[in-house]
Amino acid sequence: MSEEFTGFYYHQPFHDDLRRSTAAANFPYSGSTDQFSDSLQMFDPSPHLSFSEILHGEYNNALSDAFGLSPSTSEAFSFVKEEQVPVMEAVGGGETPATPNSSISTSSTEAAAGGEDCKKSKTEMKETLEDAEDDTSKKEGKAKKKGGKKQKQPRFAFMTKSEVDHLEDGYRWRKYGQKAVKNSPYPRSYYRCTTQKCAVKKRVERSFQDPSTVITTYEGQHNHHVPPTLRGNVAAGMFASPPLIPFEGSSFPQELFVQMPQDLYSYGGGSASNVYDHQQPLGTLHHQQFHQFPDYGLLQDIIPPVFTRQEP
DNA sequence: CGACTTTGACCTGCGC
DNA sequence: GCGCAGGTCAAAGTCG
Ligand SMILES: [Zn+2]
Repeated sequence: MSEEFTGFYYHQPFHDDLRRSTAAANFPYSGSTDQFSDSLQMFDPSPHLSFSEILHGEYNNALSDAFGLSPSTSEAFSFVKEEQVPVMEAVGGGETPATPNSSISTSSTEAAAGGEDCKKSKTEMKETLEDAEDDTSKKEGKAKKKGGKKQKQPRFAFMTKSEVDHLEDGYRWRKYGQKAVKNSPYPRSYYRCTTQKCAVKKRVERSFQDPSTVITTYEGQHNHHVPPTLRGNVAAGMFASPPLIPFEGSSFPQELFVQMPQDLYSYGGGSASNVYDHQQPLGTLHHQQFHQFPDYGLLQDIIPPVFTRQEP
């Protein structure tokens, strides 16, 4: 289960201490807590990068360019704690009032989710940059044949404190499966973007020790705009995230921390650029010693202070 | 009636 | 090779 690499999106609009404690409290995942503390301490908050951007793959560019990470092999993990506080209708609007608002967050590692059972030391997986080719052989029939290599797309994990599973993120999803998760009393649901031509998938599950926390993992990037019906509804652009601080842990190749202040949620609209188009070569991979991000200057350079992206 | 959820079967990778 | 666990399919059911 443990994946190759997990990035963390650290969302903590409040205080440092809180952030730290929250993280600790929220991460019972035994085993890899060591590097966690370290990472957290060195975490350095920064500017903003819209959530939309991330979802649209902008983050890929940023990451890759800035840290030389491979979009195909990296996974971002963020923790967004949405409290049921009657905050402004930042996200409320719409059909599902269930969508929470305020957020606090923490980082987490899905890789260490093993916990107590048979958590064997994960062997460091070798990251091979897979080609951008999306030879998606449609598995129409039942007997799926030759799948060859499983195409693993970049994944973004978000931990959201919410009572409801169905978090609105601006897109339409169709549930296509549900499975029980080992070591967890809560099931995991599988969703797929209903828009045809869009193969984005989403995985939702509750934290095994924090029933109020929902872990949403996005896979792939949307190549279309947000459905008008849901436009300006929720998270379409409510999150913003700053730069990332790459970090090398004991077990993990690297970890990224990002802060996503939801204060400035501005709808970025749908930037449906083909991320697949700009598949940047990670030539800087061997130079991953930028622990201390100079500033978001770099990112800023790559991406406007605040998602200023627009559709061509 | 269309869009979506439910649910068990099925497929596949991986460890033993 | 077998069994487990994660992931997916698709038929049937539900909802608006
Ligand atoms: Zn989509």
